[in-house]
Formats: sequence, C-alpha cells, structure tokens
Amino acid sequence: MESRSEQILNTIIDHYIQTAEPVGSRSISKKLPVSLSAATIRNVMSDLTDSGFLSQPHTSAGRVPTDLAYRHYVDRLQANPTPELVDLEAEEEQFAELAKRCPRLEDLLQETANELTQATHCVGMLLPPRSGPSRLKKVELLGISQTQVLVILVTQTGMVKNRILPLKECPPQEDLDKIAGILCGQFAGQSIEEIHLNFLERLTDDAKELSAQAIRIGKKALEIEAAGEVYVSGSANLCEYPEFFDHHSLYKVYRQFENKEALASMFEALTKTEGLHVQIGGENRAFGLESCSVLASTYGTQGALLGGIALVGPTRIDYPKVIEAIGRSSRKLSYAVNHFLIEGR
Amino acid sequence: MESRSEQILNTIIDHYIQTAEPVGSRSISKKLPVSLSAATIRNVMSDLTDSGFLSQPHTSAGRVPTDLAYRHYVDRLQANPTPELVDLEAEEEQFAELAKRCPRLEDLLQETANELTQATHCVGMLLPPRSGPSRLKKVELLGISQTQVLVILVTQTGMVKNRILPLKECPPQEDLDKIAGILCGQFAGQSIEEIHLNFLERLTDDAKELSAQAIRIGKKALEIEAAGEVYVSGSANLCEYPEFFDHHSLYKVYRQFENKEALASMFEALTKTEGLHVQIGGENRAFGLESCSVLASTYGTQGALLGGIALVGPTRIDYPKVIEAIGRSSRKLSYAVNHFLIEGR
DNA sequence: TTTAGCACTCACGAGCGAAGAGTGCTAATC
DNA sequence: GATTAGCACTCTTCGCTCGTGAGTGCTAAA
Repeated sequence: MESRSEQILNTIIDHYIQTAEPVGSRSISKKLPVSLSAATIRNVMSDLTDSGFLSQPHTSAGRVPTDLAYRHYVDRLQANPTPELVDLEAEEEQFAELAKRCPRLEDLLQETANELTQATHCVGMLLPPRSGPSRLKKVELLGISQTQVLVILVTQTGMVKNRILPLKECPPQEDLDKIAGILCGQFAGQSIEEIHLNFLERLTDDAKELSAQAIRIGKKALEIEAAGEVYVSGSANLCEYPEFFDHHSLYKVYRQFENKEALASMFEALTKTEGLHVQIGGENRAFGLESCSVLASTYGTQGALLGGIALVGPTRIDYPKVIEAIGRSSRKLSYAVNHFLIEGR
Repeated sequence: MESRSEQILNTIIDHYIQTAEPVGSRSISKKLPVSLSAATIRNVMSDLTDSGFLSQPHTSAGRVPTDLAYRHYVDRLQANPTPELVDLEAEEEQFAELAKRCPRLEDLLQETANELTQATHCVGMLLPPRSGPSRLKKVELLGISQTQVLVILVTQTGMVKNRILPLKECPPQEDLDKIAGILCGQFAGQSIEEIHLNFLERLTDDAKELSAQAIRIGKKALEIEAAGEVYVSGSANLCEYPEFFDHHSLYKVYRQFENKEALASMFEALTKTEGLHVQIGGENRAFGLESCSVLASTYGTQGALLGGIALVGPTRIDYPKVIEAIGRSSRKLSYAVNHFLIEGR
C-alpha cells in the first residue's frame, strides 16, 4: 500500500470518526494537505474500495471505512505512537489525591473506571486484579452451620475474599481454628496461586496433626474463586452514538453487557499479555460485540496484582484519544496497585 | 366515580397495556362484557378525559391512560387482590432447589433478581439486606500498613463486611487482636446496629484494659457502612419497549440507573414500610424516573435481615402480572433470608 | 498521471391526495 | 333521560411523485 492512498485512507477515517457520515471525495480533497482534485481522490477511493478498506452504503453515497481500514489505522497508530506529553509528576500527584479519597482499592478502581468513561464517552469495564498472585496474610475458618464453613482469605494488599464451603459435617470451631492457624503459619506471605498448586507438597511437617478431612478443608479453603466480577460503568453512553440509535442493535449490545461469562472470557483473551490491545468490530464476534471496538489494557505487573481495564464503543471510535486515555488510566491503576502493595506489605 | 365508567377505564388500561397504541371507542365496545355502543363509550371516555384519567395524543386519535388512571387501576388491584393460587409447598421446594445451587446468600439474591427480570421483561433492582439488624459473630482487626487497619465483620448469617480504617498510627497486631477479642467477647450475638448505638454504655467492665485509641478503633470498627450497593439486572430489557425506542428518553433512564445515590434513596423511600409499593410515572420524579413505574417490595422481616427488591418498567407495565411476580420473588427471598438465619444461628 | 467535465444514480425531503381510524355532535330511539 | 345511529370533521399515516443535491464512474484532454 503506497503512502498516498494510505494518507487518503487515514483522512477519510479521521473525517468519518468526527461526522459519522459517509465521506465524499470533495471533502477529502479540501482536507488533504497536498492539493489533489476530487477526481484523483475518487480513483484512489475506488481502489481502496476494491481492496476492502472502504465500503459504500449505496452506489451514489460516500465511502465508509471498513473494519479492515480501522485495523490499518490502529496498527499505524501503535507503530508510530505520538510522543505523549506525559507529565509523570502531575499524574503522580493526581493519583495521590485520588488515593486519599478512596481508602479501599476497590473504590479506587471503580472511581478510575468512572472517570475514564466520562472522558471517553465509552462504556468502561474493569476486571479487578486477580487475587491469585497476591500474598496470603490470614486465613479464617468459621463454622456457620452444621454443614457450612465460611472461609475468609485476607491478602497482604488488604483484599478480603470469602466463600462458603459446603461440608458433610462441620468440625467444631476449635478444630477449624487449629486448621486455620496451621494454614496461616505455613503459607502466610506466599502467593495464593502457588500455595494452591502445590498444596500437598508444601504441607508436610505439621500434616500429621491434621485429619484427612482437615486437609481437604484446607485445600478447598485456598481455592481461588472463579474469575472475578466485571464492573461495567457508563453503559448509558452508548445511547449517544448514531450507530446505536436503532434500538435493536443497542439491545444486542446491552444483552452482552449482562452476559458476565462473555465479558470474563473477553478479558481473559485481552489480558493474556501485558499492554494495550485493540479489537475492532468483527474481531469481537466471539464475545457478541461485532458492532463495537474494544480497547483493553492490563494494569499492575505480572506476578503482582494483574487486572484489566477496557473501553467499549462503536467501531467509529476516536482511537487516538481513547488510546491515550486508557493508557493514562492504566498507569494510574498501576500506581494504585503498587501503592497498595507497598503500603500493604 | 360510578362503576361503569370505572369498568370502561380498566378495560382501556388493559387494552393499552397489551398494545401500547391509543385505544379507540369501538375496540372497547367490542371488548366489554356488557353490550354498549361505541357512541356511549365515547361519551364516557370524554368524561374520563375531563377528569384527567385519559389523554389524547392528538384530537382525532384514541385515548391513552394517564398516570392518574394507572394509580386508580393499581389501587383497585391492591384493594381487591386476586385470590392468588399460591402453591406454598411447590414454592418451598423450588426454593430448596435454588438454595442448593447458591451457597452464598449474595448469589441467591442475584439469581432470584435475574429470574424475576427474565419473567417480567423489566429491569430488576436488588437491595441486599442491611447488615445492621443481623447479629455479630466475629470481629477481626488486621493492620495492613502503618496507617491502616482492615476491619472484618462477620455476621451470624455468614455475611462478611470489610472496610479499611485510616489511623494516625496503627497499634501492633497483638493489641489489635486484643481489641478484637474484647469486642467479640462482649458483643457477639448482639445486633450490630444496637451495639453501635450504645457502644460506650455497653463497654464497661473490660474497658479499663483498653486505651482511648483502642476504644476509638473499636467504635469505628462497628460502624455500619453506608447503604449497600444496589444490584441492577436486565437493563437491556427496556430497549424492547416502544416507549423507549426514542434514544433520548432511553439515555435519561439509563443515566439514572448508574446514579447509585438516586437508586439508594429510591430504595430508602420504598422500603420504609414492609410490603409492596407501586410508584407510577411522575411519582418517581424525585429519582429521575418519571417515565417509568417502579414496583418495590421488601423481603425478610423487620428486625432480621430486611432488604428490598424492585422492578422498573414503562408506566404501561402489566401490573397484575408484575405484582404477582414480585410477590413470589419477595416470598422466595424471605424464605432465603430465614433459611440463612436459621442455618447460621 | 492528473484533472476537468459530464452523465448517471440514488437517498432525502417536500408536497399531495386517498385511506382510515377516531372523534364530537345531533337527532332519533327505547 | 340514557342510549344509539348517523354524519361531518379532524388528523395521522402511507404511498406516490418529483425536484434537489451529493456523490459516483467514465472519458477525454492536459
């Protein structure tokens, strides 16, 4: 793809992102820095249509970028990132301000997601950091009925996870306390994930004190619960986009937003590797969001708390702006997670 | 208001609920059990319009019920409740099934809300039971940094609440354990609300052991956190209703659904007294939902866990059906809460 | 290779008229 | 006096036509 047609394509995309209307050759001719007649642009546009970068709603209308065009546009954007004017000091200050307002990590995460959706007019999604890699601080076992034990795990970052374990018969509270004590003594300071993987191997020296049932309870207690909740914010924003004025397409998207399994699997796919991931239109078919673009970024660091943040909008999203915004938020969240890690040590 | 015009009004409402189209005199004449000509119906409809029960989109169109009409309709519905064919045994069985699937109270609540939204095509809202009235089982204090204490409260119903307490200086863990131990010893089995109200009076005999700071921590630890999260489910359902095809009205409503403060204050207003509450159209202006009807019911019992469940739909909602559905759900949730109370004792 | 010119296409909006649903009023009927 | 039939009237809706204009594709000249 030679440079001139690429330039024209990008101009078309920019224009379409602003107006949401099919773009004609004349408006591009006026907008281009080099002087080219509308006829020339038309020839190029015709070629671009043939190669699948543009499409026409009808024969005599202007052109609309296809998913492929956006793909190209975003790839170029990511290959030549604009030198971001990041004022790290100012950011850190802002963050300190935020951290003061939100004593709990969860609140801070939500607050950040809310800010992001307001700034971008997209729908924000937040995957809280997985507790797996964070280190155990305390285990508590409480019998709450003849057949149920309440397990409370506290991590060194101050996260509290709890679930109820169904049992055939619940041992007396003293035994539960003893099991919890042994688990704590042996595993505090280790990552929950690791403990769980090698539970039996690690549990050797004090194991004789424990009955088979106790070992079973201990092992179950440390099971990491299913992938966390996805927090969705700003879903009303989608109503503003002309591409979703049609209530049926809106319905389809909103349905997906309630399909927590789909969202979780989306995040799983998008946070496999660190950094920013952009998925455009049809690339999201697996998650039922083929009319949307999804931009996702990880935050935190591998091995520590790793979470994900994503923005969902129409494919005609303002990629440069949104990419910058999500970058800033992801830095903010990384600060936050580190902050809580250090403070929580 | 004499009986005949009331009958006609109710028939109009029923018809409008089904079709969402202005109702004409002829269709009512055909639908009424007694035989009346369209002209007669017209006279009555004209009177009803004068007294504010009906309105006309334009002069030559049929009539549409006003909020006042729905108010009448619902009041009559609640005054003469249809003898519900409630098969309590079957319900209890269904509930047992559900309880088996959802070991945690929270999951059960959400699952029930989801079922309800699917059955009614409304938006469901759930206010989890307030923890205030439930009895304390355990208090845990964990220092997680130089200036922060993590407070974990466990109730006898197996609810775990946690928050981080900012402090000038965090005492050593042994002191925290001691404080927690004393709190537990003195207050276990009492309702959190009560403890908090009379904290100082109740804390006498062991108080000498505690420093001023410890007492302050203890008091703060038992503070009931702000009104809980409201869980919203099925918001996509609104897209299906013709009254929300206009994207702007949809936007307004969805905005409100994200305004958690408004929702919380709505629940506060609607769960002040036990039982079912119906708020129609303009009656919801304070919560920004003047284009909707809200049906809310409490569940659980005063003094135990009291929560709320609500359905939001267009004012043209199928009141009889939805009232029955919410009644069933509220019974189910009350079972659940009792179940968890008894099991958790 | 680029550009000017031109014929052609097609959505969009305005304007118009017929159809139809529904009303309000009046006069006749029970 | 209530009810009803009849009728004129209103107003939306739908389909139709037609002009407009944005935009295209093609061709021939620069």
